[in-house]
Amino acid sequence: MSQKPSIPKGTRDFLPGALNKRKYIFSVIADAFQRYGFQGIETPSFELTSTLMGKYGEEGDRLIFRILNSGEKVKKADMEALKQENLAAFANSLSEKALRYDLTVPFARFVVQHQNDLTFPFKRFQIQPVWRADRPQHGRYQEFYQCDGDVVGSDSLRNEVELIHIVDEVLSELGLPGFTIKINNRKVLSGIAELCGVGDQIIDLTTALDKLDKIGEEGVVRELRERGFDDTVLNKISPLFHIDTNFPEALSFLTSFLSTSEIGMKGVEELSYIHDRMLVLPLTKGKIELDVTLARGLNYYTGAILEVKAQGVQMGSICGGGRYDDLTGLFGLKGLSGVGISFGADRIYDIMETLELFPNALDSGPDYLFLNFSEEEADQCAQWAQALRRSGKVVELYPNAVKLQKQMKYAHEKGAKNVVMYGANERTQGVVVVKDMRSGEQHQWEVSAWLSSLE
RNA sequence: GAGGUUGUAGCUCAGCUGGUUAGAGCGUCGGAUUGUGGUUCCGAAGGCCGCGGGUUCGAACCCCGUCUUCCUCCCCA
Repeated sequence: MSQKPSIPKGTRDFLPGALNKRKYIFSVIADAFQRYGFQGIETPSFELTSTLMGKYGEEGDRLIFRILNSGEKVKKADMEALKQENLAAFANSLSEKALRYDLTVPFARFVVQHQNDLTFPFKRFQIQPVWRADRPQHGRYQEFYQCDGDVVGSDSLRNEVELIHIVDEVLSELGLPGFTIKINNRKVLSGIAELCGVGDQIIDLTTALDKLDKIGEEGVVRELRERGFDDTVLNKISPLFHIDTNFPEALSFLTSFLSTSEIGMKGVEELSYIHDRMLVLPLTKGKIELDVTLARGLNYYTGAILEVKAQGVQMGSICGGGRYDDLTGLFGLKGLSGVGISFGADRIYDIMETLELFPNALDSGPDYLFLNFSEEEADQCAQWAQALRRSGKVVELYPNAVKLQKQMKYAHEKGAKNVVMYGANERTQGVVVVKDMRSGEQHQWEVSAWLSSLE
């Protein structure tokens, strides 16, 4: 008796049609990175647990898939820790490896490990799956692909500008009707926290602020109070609730708002620099906004923070990124600045599917399908098929000499453009019959005339 | 991790206050049509009613547990 097959929650199978579309997205992204001189790399799907743990904050650690020790290694289980209810230590003693949670931390490890083999600034892109033990939801999976591009070893803001242009090129080429690239700067957030006199609670302050567009001003105020911020702080930041996202206006507001904060002004300068470059080289389709409430990846971002949202669809961010000054420091290599972005291919896919943006050509079938009448004619067809493949055509020969109705149905469902018939009748006359599946018309050709018409 | 929700044929779903043999559409397969796809007609196969336990004379239906689905929160792509 067979049980119903299934796959773990938050994972997906990809049918041929869907896979074609996914590969199309990946290739557009990879091509764009390559045009800018980024080089592809790959890293293992699992890393040492110690490489990953502690890099994503407490929440992140909980979402890392761990790989259970096997064989003799199960003896390493720390039963003492279990008795003392030290679950974290117990868990660590059971697992030495874990599935990668993102591509950035493994990349930092990669850069430190191979620093002598790399030329800096090093520009790499990486398209691989990552795993998170998250609760699946709309547009959220436990296994999904990230498409990351990073530049390490250069603190020039031109890298930020370049990444913004790559995002713009990719999303424009994929045909998204509109998208907003939101940009902020960790230094601006630090300046705000400094002004409020709560520099050490910057994460509490800014992650509450980050929810402004979702829960509104009242919600943010309520949440800030719950987190213990008093009226002085609330009064200080209240002007931030109404900042125009228009870049020049937001900049001039921040210039006066943060004038007494040295670090804040540094952030404003950086944003201003990026904005000026955008005037020199404008975006194709993307709209750029300065959003001071944007506060993502604060565990490691130190400068620019980027997030991209598609317009006209209900969907979380489709790209995210930023600058991290000391990520490789965690692995012992100090003073190497990096900046990167990550495309959320799965979400981009969902949006393109919803808006029907995929090119029709992606799921077209073979150019020619030879029907199979008998072993003898099939041998002849196989030779013609091979010749056609050598000239770049996609060609199939139906494997069995079953009734034509079945073969025609196969051709139809496979999306074959042409069906070639060569049976006993054709063989005795020295002809082939070629049917155009779209129009339904079919023509009889002298074999030699047909072959030369294909050249 | 917290709260809610869902599960019946390959897919989408009916199934009454618990009552005999659980239905439909689509799809699949066969035939009408032994050399021609999409349409049409006829026929057939396909179900431990998510899984485990409980209540009951009797459970797809009620209760508990578990897994799964989707949603909100947390967090994130």
